[in-house]
Amino acid sequence: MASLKQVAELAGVSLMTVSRALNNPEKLSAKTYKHVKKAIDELNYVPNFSAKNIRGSTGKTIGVLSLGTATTPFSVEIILAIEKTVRQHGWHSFVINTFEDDKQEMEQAAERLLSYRPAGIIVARNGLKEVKIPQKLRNIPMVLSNCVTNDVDVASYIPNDFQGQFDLTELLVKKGYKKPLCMYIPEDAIAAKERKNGFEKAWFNQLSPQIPEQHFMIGTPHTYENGAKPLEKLLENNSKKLDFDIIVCGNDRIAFLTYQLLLSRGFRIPEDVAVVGYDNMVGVTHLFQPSLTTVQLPHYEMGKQAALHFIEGRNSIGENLITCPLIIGQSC
Amino acid sequence: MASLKQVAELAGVSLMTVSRALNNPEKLSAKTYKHVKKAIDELNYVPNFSAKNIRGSTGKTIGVLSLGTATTPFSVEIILAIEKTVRQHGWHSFVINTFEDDKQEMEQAAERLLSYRPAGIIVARNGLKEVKIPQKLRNIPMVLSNCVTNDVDVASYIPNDFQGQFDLTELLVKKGYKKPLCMYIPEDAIAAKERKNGFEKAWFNQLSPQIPEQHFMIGTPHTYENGAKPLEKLLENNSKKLDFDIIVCGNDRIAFLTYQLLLSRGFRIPEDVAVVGYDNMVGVTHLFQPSLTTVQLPHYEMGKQAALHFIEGRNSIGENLITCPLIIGQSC
DNA sequence: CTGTTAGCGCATTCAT
DNA sequence: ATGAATGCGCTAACAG
Repeated sequence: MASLKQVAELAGVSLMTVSRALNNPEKLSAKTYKHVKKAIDELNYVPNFSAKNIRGSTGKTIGVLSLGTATTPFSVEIILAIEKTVRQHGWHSFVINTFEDDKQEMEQAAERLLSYRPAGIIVARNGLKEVKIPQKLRNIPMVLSNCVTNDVDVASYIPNDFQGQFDLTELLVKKGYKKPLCMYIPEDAIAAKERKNGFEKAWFNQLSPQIPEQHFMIGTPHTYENGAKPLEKLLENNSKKLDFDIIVCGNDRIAFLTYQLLLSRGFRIPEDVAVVGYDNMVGVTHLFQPSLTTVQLPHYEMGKQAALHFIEGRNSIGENLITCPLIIGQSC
Repeated sequence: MASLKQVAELAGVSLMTVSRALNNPEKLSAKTYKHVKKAIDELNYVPNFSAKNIRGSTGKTIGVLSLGTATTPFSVEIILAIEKTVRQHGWHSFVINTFEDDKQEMEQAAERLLSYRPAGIIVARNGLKEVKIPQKLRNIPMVLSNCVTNDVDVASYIPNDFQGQFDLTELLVKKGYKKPLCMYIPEDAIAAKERKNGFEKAWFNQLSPQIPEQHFMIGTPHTYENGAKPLEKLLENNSKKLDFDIIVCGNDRIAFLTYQLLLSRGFRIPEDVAVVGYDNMVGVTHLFQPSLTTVQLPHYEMGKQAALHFIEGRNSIGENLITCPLIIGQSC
């Protein structure tokens, strides 16, 4: 690979002239620029990032600590958004993937992160959760994307789960549904509480008397393989007539299970019972038949805003709630 | 961030002693090592990657050009495997995500890749396909993961789709299925041909006479939203009795559409008709009810082998077929 | 407008 | 066993 020096030699000029041709072309006379440019193209010269970066770390590199991306790959969009955003502003980014439960891995990840001397670090997570920040990272400028922490005072960009569920529920009320069955995600999830509040706030506003007792239920944790179990039990008791007209699923995976369960028992969606989800999983949710009404987790926006936090030099601290847009389908 | 120099000053030794403490501790006396180590810990010193990399590029850094990851995020595993593998061997990697259809982006991606002066480049893709290699990258050592190319002579690590579909089909024959309905992925996909061959080879081996004419069909491209249309048409004509006992889906997304279609028409899986898929999409496939029998795309292994290609200094060229393991569920 | 000097953080080489 | 000198590719600061 060619270096500045080689380009300079080929062009018969000094190092600095080539450097300027690359970074401040306006400081060169038109003809020397043209001359140097020719040499650059001829040698296929590309600046050496490491060499640039070594000098006083210009502060245009962002390190990304990506946690648990493997288990739910729907959050790649966060990473993609970061990369695209920094690129647009002439910054750089690099990603370290790891898993939070492995403490040793976390330590190593922190070291690798620091070895790039980033101006700041974005900690991103596949699903909203509280994260522990490695000790070594606590002195570096940091911002959180799709996670929160108690270890340091930082800004975080997280989904507005309350608003998302609220908007969805308002739609349901407007459409005239009266008897909801809610299968929330596990209680310990941060999003669970917000969404539950969002639902109840929107629902009680209009329909406080009509809430059936069983409207509130909890799905099972982690893999969600048993996410529709509550529904299954209800169907066992009364397999013909449903005691609810709308099933509010804690996420699209629960909705996925719910669809199969309902369809296999001969219920039509939405004629016999409507279904809504949450997440809008890229690559999957658009395959629901009928198309699923759901709420989109703003992965892209969370990544973008986290990146802009550094690029624009924002100094804020605390939670920034990102709107979750409604995705309207045929399932309600 | 502390530098070698600062550590040296704190420890009252020269730069080199600190450098050796990090890279060749055995060359130091036990007591100076201990002394220096203390200073290193005290300052939370982490070596500067750029500074290391600047010197003659030791050749332990791999650049990854990841194509189209956003559209089907199931391939994160490739990236993860690469990162994990290089790390285990003391190498480094960095990833540039881009989209092949944007030619300008590809050029820029190539430049950014080169700016890190990698010892080699892995080109990875979300789905198996032929890729164009940017001109600037054609002189760098390269290996392909889940893609192939005609532009350069390189090694590629791709799924053995023939073997995968062959093994699956053998299982079906063994189980006694007689009348298959195949809904392949679009013909222009490389995998389509291999899988079709795999199916036919395994099926004709045993059951050549009994192949019904309609066993061969093609799904629709890209989003797969219409992937089960052929089945839908068949059901319109004859909605009561099925003329097939096993539906072979080109991938798990088609299988999901098929599930919904069958269940909504009152057919039971696998009692009335069995279903099998292909891909084993991480985070999704395990939610099928009943659990889906499918074939796993070896994303992790493709990434790992591509990384090892450089790490072990393999010199081979051409296609390396990675086994696709059978995932046996309750759907057949 | 262009060139020279110096130094970023580190490891290779050679000395002690 | 430890240190000093040198240079990797590049740019900020100064000189001309």
